[in-house]
Amino acid sequence: MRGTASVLHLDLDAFFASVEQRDKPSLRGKPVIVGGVGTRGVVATASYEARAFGVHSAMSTSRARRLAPHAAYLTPRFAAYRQSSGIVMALLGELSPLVEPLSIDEAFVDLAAGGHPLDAESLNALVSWLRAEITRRTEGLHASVGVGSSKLIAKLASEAAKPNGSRIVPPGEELDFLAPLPVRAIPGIGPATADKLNRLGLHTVAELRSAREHELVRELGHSVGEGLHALAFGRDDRPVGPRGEAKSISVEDTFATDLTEASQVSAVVARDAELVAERLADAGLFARTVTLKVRSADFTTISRSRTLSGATDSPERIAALAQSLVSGVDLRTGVRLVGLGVANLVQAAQEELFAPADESAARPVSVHETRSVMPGNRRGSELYPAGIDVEHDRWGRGWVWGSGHGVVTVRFESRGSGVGPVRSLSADDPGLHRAEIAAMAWARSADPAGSQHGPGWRRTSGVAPQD
DNA sequence: TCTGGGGTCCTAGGACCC
DNA sequence: TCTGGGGTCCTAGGACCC
Repeated sequence: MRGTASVLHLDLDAFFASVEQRDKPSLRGKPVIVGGVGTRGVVATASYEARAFGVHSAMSTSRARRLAPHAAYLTPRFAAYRQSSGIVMALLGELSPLVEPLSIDEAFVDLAAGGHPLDAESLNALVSWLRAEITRRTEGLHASVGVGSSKLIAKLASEAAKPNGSRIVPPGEELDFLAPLPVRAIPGIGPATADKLNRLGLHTVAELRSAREHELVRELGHSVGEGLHALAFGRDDRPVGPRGEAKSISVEDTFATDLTEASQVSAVVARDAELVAERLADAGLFARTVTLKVRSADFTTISRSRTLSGATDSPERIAALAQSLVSGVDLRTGVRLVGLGVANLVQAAQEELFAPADESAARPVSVHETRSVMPGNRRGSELYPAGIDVEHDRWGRGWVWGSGHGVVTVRFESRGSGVGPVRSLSADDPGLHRAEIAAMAWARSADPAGSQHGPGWRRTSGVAPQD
């Protein structure tokens, strides 16, 4: 814990859903749900209008449809989210050389390293400017911001500020701020740990403080027990710093209907090996460990892994290893999910001199075979999933409202257009195409002059962003 | 309520080595 | 010949995060 409130945490409100509402004028003010739209999908983000119906992240889409049948259900457009995320992260980089992105929509910023004055008045001005600047540069997104003397306090402060607000916890007030929060609010305490604590009669952070450290360690293990005891008293010295190198790369697919044939599993594994190998190659990395993950119809999940003495990025080698792992798994109950991952990543290949002979070679797989086991939310509406951007030679830009039975329904509107009309078109209408995400003024701008227009909080000491 | 996909970290047991 | 302990790596599973 620092003596000053110099850690800032920023969180974009209902991020995926907000991007959709920004880019689809007819959805503004309406319930919007972004996630897997298939029968086995889950909600990634619900707009605040959808949350009013009880819909929330991680809920199954089928349940969401019962709660909010008239909401818009959209497939994620990650390219659009990355575009806006990039604008926000770049702005944070102007505030401090120490920025730690936690995910696509969240980051910590070390304000001390940015040389900012940290008195209450200056912090308020900085946070107000930052939030307004985010809305301006992203053309309408909102962020919640928390500031405190540690990562824990900053994160919980931004949580308390949601939506579209800010909260600064002054130094000295940390313990009072934490005391009434439920233990579940502490990052790292999930459902399982919260249950254990509740059974011990510990429901709030204040109650957690009454537990002895060795009791928490006995119940929760060394790492969680000690960490939790410290956090309950606001003790948190974790530095803000950039993320390290990736430690694993993985791909997984849940199928619309369970697979029952080993050949189907093999086909998926072969395709996944190519995807993983491609991402390894893009990152210039090589892997020593290959892990296969199989989830059965009854949701029991197993993993099988194997570590090589050398490292590889060869799709054939990864596929062969994965196939050898498949052969050791009982597939008879039906396979709901197949995943393939690599770990023990290194910068240089160091292939083994002799590959073991007991691995079955990767079986060649026909395109037809792979298609038949494509994940559920891509069948039927494979070309035009709900929510994606399209362009029509005659009607202009729009987005897919729904599709099926050879018909695509499109609303022809875009970010700046106002609410546009809906038209149903044939899926093979020659004038209809998928479109790239729309450009954004700030992302295009080579010289972000806006960063020069800060208010009176300008940095007072020399740590400048990269320029 | 029938439960995604991409990650990280921790634990525990066994192998192996010194 | 028998026994012990510590460190490291691997594997499997689980909790957690967004």
